[in-house]
Amino acid sequence: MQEKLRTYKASIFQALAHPTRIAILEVLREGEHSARTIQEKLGVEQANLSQHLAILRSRQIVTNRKDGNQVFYSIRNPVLLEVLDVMRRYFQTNLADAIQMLEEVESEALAR
Amino acid sequence: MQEKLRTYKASIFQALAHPTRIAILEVLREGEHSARTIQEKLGVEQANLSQHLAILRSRQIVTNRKDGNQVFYSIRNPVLLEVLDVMRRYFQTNLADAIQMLEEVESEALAR
DNA sequence: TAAGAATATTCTATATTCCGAATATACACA
DNA sequence: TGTGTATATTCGGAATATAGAATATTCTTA
Repeated sequence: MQEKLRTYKASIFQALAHPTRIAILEVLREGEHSARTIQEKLGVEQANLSQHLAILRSRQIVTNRKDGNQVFYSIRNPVLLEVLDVMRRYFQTNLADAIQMLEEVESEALAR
Repeated sequence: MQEKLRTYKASIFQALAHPTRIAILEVLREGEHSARTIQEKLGVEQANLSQHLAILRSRQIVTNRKDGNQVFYSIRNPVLLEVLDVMRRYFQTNLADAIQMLEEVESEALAR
């Protein structure tokens, strides 16, 4: 039972574990947006965005509402915003480490 | 730049996106533990635990301290505990959805 | 120094994630 | 009904993650 709960938690973290999906949530943090406007703000492929939205939907992180032609997305549970806020605080207090990690990520990328 | 920051954030979430690593952090939440005691508490393979610890280390989520034969791990930044706390609140307020998702995870697992 | 304990690393097979291309679906409106 | 727009799904291949087995490293102590 405990293990199932951890699997569930992990699946939520997994859903957050992609830069594009983080960007989506940052957009939705300002309120409901259509898929189209999200796409324009992020400058990402339509199909790709749709796939990422599908992941967020499947984890119940966002809800969608159809209005005619368009589909509007919003964050389902406001507590998730707090998660992002605390994470922001984590990143700030961790800034020195973060910078170092960014550099490593960078140099690893160059090494490829 | 914004994109790099999101990649960094995603990498932190990624590090949390595994049931075993969540379990590790739940153990470390109670304080410093040796790899051995973590392993005993979790009942997981030694090599496997070591790999998961390596991931948490590489993301600077935990620190380790060598003492003789053993290596003691602890959570590096207490703000991370708050992240876990808020997440816990998220899971609680989301419980209905969570139960539904658990069932889906379950049935998907069975389907395989 | 040899043996044993604790931990890390490497290797290999498998599973999962990700992207773009192509295609499908749903709606709007002429 | 036909055409265009918005969104979702499917497919294939590349990249990444995961587990366990085998091996390496480091330390302790006889």
